[in-house]
Amino acid sequence: MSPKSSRQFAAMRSESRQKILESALELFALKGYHSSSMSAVARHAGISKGLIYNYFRSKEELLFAIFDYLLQIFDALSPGQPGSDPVMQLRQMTEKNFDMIERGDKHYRFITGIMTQPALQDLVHHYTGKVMREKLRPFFRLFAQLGYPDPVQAAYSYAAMMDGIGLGYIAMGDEYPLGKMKEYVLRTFCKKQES
Amino acid sequence: MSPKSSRQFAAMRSESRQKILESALELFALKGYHSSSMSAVARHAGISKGLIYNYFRSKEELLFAIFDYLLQIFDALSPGQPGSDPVMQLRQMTEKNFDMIERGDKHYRFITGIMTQPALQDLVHHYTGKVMREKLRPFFRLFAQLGYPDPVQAAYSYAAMMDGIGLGYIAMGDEYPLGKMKEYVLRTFCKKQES
Amino acid sequence: MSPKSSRQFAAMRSESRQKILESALELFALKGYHSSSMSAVARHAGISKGLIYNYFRSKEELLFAIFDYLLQIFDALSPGQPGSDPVMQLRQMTEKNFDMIERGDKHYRFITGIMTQPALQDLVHHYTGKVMREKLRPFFRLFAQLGYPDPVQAAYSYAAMMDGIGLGYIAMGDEYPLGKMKEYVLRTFCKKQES
Amino acid sequence: MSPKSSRQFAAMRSESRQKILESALELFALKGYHSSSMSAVARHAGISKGLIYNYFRSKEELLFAIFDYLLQIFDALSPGQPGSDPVMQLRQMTEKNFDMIERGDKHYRFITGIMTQPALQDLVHHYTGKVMREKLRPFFRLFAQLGYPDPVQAAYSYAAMMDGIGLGYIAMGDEYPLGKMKEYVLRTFCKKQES
DNA sequence: AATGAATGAGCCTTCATTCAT
DNA sequence: GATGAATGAAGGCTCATTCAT
Repeated sequence: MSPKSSRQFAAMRSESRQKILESALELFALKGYHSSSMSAVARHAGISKGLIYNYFRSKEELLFAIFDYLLQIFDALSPGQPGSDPVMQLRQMTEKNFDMIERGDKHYRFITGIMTQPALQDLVHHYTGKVMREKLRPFFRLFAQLGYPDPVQAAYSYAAMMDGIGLGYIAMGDEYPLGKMKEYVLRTFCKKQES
Repeated sequence: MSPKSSRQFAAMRSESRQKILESALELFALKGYHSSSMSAVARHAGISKGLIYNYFRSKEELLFAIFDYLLQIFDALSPGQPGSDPVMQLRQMTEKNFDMIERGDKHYRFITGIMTQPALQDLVHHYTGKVMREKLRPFFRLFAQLGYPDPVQAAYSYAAMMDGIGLGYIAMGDEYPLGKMKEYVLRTFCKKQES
Repeated sequence: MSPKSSRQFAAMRSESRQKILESALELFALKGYHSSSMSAVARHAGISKGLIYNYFRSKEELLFAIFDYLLQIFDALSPGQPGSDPVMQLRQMTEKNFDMIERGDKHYRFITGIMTQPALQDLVHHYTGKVMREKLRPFFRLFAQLGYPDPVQAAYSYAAMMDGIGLGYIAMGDEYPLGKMKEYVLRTFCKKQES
Repeated sequence: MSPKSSRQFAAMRSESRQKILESALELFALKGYHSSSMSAVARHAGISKGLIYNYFRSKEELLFAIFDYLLQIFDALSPGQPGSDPVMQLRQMTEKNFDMIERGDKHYRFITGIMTQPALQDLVHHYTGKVMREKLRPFFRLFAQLGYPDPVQAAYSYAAMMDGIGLGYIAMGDEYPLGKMKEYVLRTFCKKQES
């Protein structure tokens, strides 16, 4: 009677949509938005070109959907064990961040690649702002716990430092003193504040 | 100032070439490389499409030439009065840098926009490295003069902080606490180091 | 009424088939054949895309089926009361026709829209001929009853005039003197012929 | 000095534009607007696809330009010898019109094919109105000269009749009594009106 | 040196059609 | 009968590049 259970359809849809999102995220991160054709996205996802348009109205909307997806991912990324020592948490998150920079993590590259494109800036401004705030949020609490007199300022400084290091690494490659910078960040930011 | 000038300036004697370079730099900074067609570059420069190809073999080579041009500009940009107080110099350069960030300076936007494009990274890696080193160079000396134990490290940190702030401002717009960040940078980096 | 009915109605027993035909007729009339996608037809009919292909092998065959359907409709449209005054009948049919023109009747628009499409003309020529003859038929009798010496000629002239008026109204919109044309037609064609 | 005289360029432009207009008019008339791809237009004109966009911003604008072109053509088509006998003029124009109908004249087919397309009607309404008025204009004078009490009404009726005959011929093909209709029109409209 | 008409590959997108369930 | 996910050919349009002058 029922031609194909609606649950089946929902599952198919969900799976395909997910596959497209992840493939596109990866490809955009790897080649950039403008250099990744919809055909290439389809090929990379192992599906047909037309199917993408079953889920996303346009390349732009696909881009937005990826941002939404990223925000979910970041949300789910718990900032270390909330209960544990804040110094430890901060150090762990810093280590992880440096690891992402060094590995050329796709989420990281995706955002940097999109956000700095003048042609896209206005379109994604809404999302990049959200992403930045999302990334910043856990650090407000952490720097407060560490006794920083102005934890918001500290969080912004920490984030700027991390982003700048990422940019430097992109610009200079292995010539960039990533190891020394990590030590510097750990030494400068990841400690209790006194007085 | 530098020995390479004569050779390079020779390559650019032509007024048209110069005009194309500047127009393209401006347009690429404003709209991005991929969103600026060669026609648009020609229009913006007030010359014909074909003329560009008299001076540059391709869009890519035009891009490279702009980087060469930028390096000369940066070269010519003397870092304040070399003789004066290093603290003063550093403060002045910091102020100028923040000003560029806030104004969306075209040289700044150009480099950020190109360098973070995955599809272009490999192509321009050679140049971005040079640019970074060029930007870094005066700070080695300055931080040494300020008595920093590891002036190279300090220069990298300072540069990373500045770049990160620029990125943050791009991402969040006027929501970003640019003023507080400037104070922070001035307070943290632009002072004599003791003991 | 007509002997072919039983066979043709049998082919259309299914409620879905009927719904598709009517929806497609309406949509084709409203948006045109080429601008109405099969998806749009399905949506407009409230059924699934695939179901259309259960009843019609292709978009073209759907078009043909609509013509068949139209012919049935026209067949069922009795030309006024056959017994009554022929002048009255002709006047009534003329009024009705002008009403259809003014309202942009869907049957009318459908046929005009399809028939004048060069790409479709060869395909539907068979049907448009039938439709024309069908529309013409009652007028042969009427003009004969009115005493026209050449009722066939009169019917063709009347039909041409009506079709031309319809076209004029399409081309010029409300600027077209529809009212005056109606009076003209009533005055010129809808009267007894003497001598 | 001058790279290519601007007059040369103007000539090239004019020639190409003209070639495209005529080819597109012919193709649209032959295959219909929606069934003629821009590639096909280019092929038919013997030029490259991209060149069309050097002269027309879009397929739609090409369509509009064709209408403008048609209006020029119609304007240049003088309605017989203005000085001669009005009956003669009307007969000549009628003969010519029937000839166009029978030959499937491209100007005629183009307009009919476009004007009755629901998807295009709104777009070209402005032009079809103009075309109709342009076609109508000479007949106002002629029917006045023939002594018709309401020459405007007569012109509209004549035009409607001619258009309806054209439509009938399209619908029924050679089965349509074109010859008899011509005689009818000549007999009915192309004569002096008395009393 | 300079022009801009001309080319054609490639992009985003649409849509008739198929098919597993 | 019925569904809608999936396909891929084809369409409109852009743009880096070439070339005759």
